[in-house]
Amino acid sequence: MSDDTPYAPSRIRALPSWLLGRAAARGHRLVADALATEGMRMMHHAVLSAVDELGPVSQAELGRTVGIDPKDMVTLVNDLQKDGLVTRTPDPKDRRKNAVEISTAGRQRLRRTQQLGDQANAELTASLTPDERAQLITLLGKIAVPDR
Amino acid sequence: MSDDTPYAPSRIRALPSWLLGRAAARGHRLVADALATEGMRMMHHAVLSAVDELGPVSQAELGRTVGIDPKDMVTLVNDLQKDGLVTRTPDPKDRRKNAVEISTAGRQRLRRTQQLGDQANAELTASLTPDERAQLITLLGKIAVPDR
DNA sequence: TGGTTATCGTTGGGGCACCCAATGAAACCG
DNA sequence: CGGTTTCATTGGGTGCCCCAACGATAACCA
Repeated sequence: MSDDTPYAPSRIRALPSWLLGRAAARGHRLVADALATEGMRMMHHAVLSAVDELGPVSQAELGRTVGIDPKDMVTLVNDLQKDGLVTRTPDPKDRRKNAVEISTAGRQRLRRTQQLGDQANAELTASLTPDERAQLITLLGKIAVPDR
Repeated sequence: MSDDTPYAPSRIRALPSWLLGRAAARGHRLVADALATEGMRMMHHAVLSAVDELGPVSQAELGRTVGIDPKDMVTLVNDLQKDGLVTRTPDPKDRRKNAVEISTAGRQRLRRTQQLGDQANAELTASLTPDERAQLITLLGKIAVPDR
């Protein structure tokens, strides 16, 4: 069911960059569709998850950790705050910063979105054995790091 | 070298979908920058390469093969035609179709962009052994095929 | 044969991830 | 203290991906 396709008369398809783009697009589609049932997008979930793990944290640090532009972080936190999933309070220690913290509702939402994300990723890697999945994660980890 | 990084206190980073997005973004950046020196983008190169391999071909079939929306294909072929890299002639057999064919200039351009693409992919996978690179390509091939 | 159905190129519109520059306020540091 | 840096925010921009519609043409089929 996977080897009879008139697949591709194209040199392009052997390039990691091309395959990565395709695989990423499919992964994004799966995860986005899953998270949409909770009214969230990938970035929302990523930020919410980071806030949960980091505790009260500034937007700038969030951006650095998750790899999101400060500009987009503003919008993201706005959305999360509007839905009551995180709180944004001025940091008394440093009045430039916002202390972003997850709320109870945020924790509940996070539990569901994590499950949805895991399911979507399971579907994404459904054609892989557990070993292969682990290999893929390791390999991707090596090339995904732009560094800094 | 991989376990001391203040890496990420984030569950997200272990998800294939997230890693794929990150790796794809880096790959896209590398390839796009390389192709930009020839005034082309990834899609241009992909289409040009497909035209070269498929011979005279309709835009619809090109779109199906490379996985590009017909709408975007119009723009892409417009660009390539404007630069004299492909010819677009009405198909006498089927007057709905355009027969897209690569030109001599297109072949020359393609040779350069292929080299640039290969270099960028080499840089992308620089931290991988040849074996690992082959593994990655195999694994990606398994999950990249979404649908059609 | 004639009517329906499907395909092709094209136009129009939209969403999302990613990225850069600039600004005022505040903190840091020598 | 004065210069530099950081922070949140605003503004703008690009590239890839997807959907809907339409006139022209071809294929299908009853």
